[in-house]
Amino acid sequence: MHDVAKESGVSPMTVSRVLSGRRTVDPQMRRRVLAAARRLDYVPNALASSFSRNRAGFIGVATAYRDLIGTTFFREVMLGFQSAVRGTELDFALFDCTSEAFRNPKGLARIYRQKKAGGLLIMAPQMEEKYLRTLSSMGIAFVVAGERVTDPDIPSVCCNDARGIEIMIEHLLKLGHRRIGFICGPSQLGSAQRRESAFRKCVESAGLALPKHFVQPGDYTVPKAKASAAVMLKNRKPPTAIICANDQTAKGAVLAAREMGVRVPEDVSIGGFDGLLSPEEDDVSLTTIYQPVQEIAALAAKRLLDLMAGKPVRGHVDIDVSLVIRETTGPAR
Amino acid sequence: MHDVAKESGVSPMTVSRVLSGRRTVDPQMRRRVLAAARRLDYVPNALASSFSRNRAGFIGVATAYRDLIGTTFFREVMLGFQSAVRGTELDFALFDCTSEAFRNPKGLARIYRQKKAGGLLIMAPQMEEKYLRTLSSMGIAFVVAGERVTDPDIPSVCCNDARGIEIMIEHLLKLGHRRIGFICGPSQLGSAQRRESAFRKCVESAGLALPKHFVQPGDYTVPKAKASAAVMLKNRKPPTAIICANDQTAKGAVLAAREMGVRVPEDVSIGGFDGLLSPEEDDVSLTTIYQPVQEIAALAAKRLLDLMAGKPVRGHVDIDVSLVIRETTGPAR
DNA sequence: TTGTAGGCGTTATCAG
DNA sequence: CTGATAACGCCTACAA
Repeated sequence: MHDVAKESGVSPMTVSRVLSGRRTVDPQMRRRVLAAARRLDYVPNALASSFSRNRAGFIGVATAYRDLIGTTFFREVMLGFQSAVRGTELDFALFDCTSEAFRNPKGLARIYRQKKAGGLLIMAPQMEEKYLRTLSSMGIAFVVAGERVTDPDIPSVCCNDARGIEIMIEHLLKLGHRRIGFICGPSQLGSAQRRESAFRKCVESAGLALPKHFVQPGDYTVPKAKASAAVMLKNRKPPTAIICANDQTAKGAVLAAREMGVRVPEDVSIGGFDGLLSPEEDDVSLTTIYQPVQEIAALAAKRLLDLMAGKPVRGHVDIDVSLVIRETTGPAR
Repeated sequence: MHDVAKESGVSPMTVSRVLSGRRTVDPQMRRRVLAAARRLDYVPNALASSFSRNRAGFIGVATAYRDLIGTTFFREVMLGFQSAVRGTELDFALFDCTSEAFRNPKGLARIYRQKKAGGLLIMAPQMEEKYLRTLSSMGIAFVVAGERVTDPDIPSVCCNDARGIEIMIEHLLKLGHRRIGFICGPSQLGSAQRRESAFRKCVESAGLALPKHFVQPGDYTVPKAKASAAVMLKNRKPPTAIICANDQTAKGAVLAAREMGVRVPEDVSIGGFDGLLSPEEDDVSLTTIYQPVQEIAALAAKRLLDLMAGKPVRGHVDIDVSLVIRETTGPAR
């Protein structure tokens, strides 16, 4: 930097100001400095900058590594983060949060306190609020993405799960279905809980019957869903429609129906949730509730950026979902 | 740190040595320092440390973002990296390399020169060697994962694609197949090139006929593979077996066959490559060549760690693949 | 708008 | 094995 200063005949401070671009500098000087920097092939030392400003140039993405990476959901989230962070000088660091970190607030806190990250984007489908409150009380800048946190002090962004289920049920009611079943997600996940309770509520307010076998367990995976769907369909009073807690589950239900010779949607309608499966890739063209994951992630990242910039950011934001009608739902028999 | 030093009655330097753990310290002092650090709830400042050592505590993962993220392959790679880096003080930073960075060596070089990363793990299926050589000549510490680089100065790790194809062909020959077709991958990818040329070589040395329609284009996706498989199977002289450049392609081929009423494996055997699709999730139980992606990634990361530690690391390393026999291959008709 | 002075927290170096 | 000293390169704060 000093060299650039000498080369362009100004003080190092001016060079700093030009290159960090966060202060007004005389345009002519700016040009001179930029030219000199280019001539000398000068690259600012991000380490020194971070050190001096006492803030890392990273946004830490904290997530349960194993489970999420490699899912389309994760991909969309990352692309959303990316779009929000683009143009910033910030980068992502994906932290290994498999084990410790998500059990003990200190794990994540350390990442922050060590200044390895200037802020945290947390994707923690099953993280306890108490944990988050601890984190919050430590003065850590973070936003939760893909989960709904009720504590108004903790900013979070996710889709409106309840509304999604509502829309799906409306769709099925319009098609004449009165016997609607549900395959749940893993009960420890917030999204699964919200979807199931929304289902129960809607069914009740629509005045539909809900025999016990109409609600089956699931874990957001195909194999488990196949088993659960089979149970429902083999019953002598099967539902005419099954809403599934996510698309993997719906895929499993469709495969189970196919294997049993039950036609979809003629004999049974099947609705999914997420909208991230590609019909082209997956041999299953699901009617589903689409949640704009990229949008959710981008907003979460944007809110984090605001937070890091000192702006006040509070509370939960719901993002709207929408119904995508494809080939697995049709009129009730 | 000074506080910890005072608290434990030693010099800051000793504290530094204890906490960074890279120098021998009297065990008694070590205990004293550790105790004091805990009492004061001291967390070392990673920023200052990086600055002082002039080296970032990050390994940069540089990859064509959009295409890879969210694939099982990517997941396995990250898990592999993780296992190698575990126990180190290092973290990953996943860099946005969609656009610029992979066209111009300066893009990646900047990441390194800015000290945002102490080393780079590059997943670049279609990166030109010239580019890599430039990077190398800039003195950047990097290892290429999942691609084979011929330049001996550039360390890389990937699976032995040619051997995989060879094994698959041996398997099919044993089953009595003499009419074997191939669906290619995207021609710009090294892996696709290697797999195709290995196929051609093996077919030739086995003395098999290879009519033109036995080799069809593909792009590692299901839809394209479906089309290509259909072309082959509709021909009046179809192959009795089709080797596919990857599992997605094989999945497409299986789906195409199913749709045409061609039985797999009774009428046609189909072999994949990668071994990352789960038969449980995917409704297709492929015979395939398994490449241990985690192992590949872990070795790449380990080599990078060595490189960063100043050890000499050179050349390409091939990792063995293996045949996984499932349900899509059988005796030739 | 520009320049000067000083300090950020750690570690390399070298002497003891 | 331990301690003193200096330096890393940038930025904040203040002065001009």
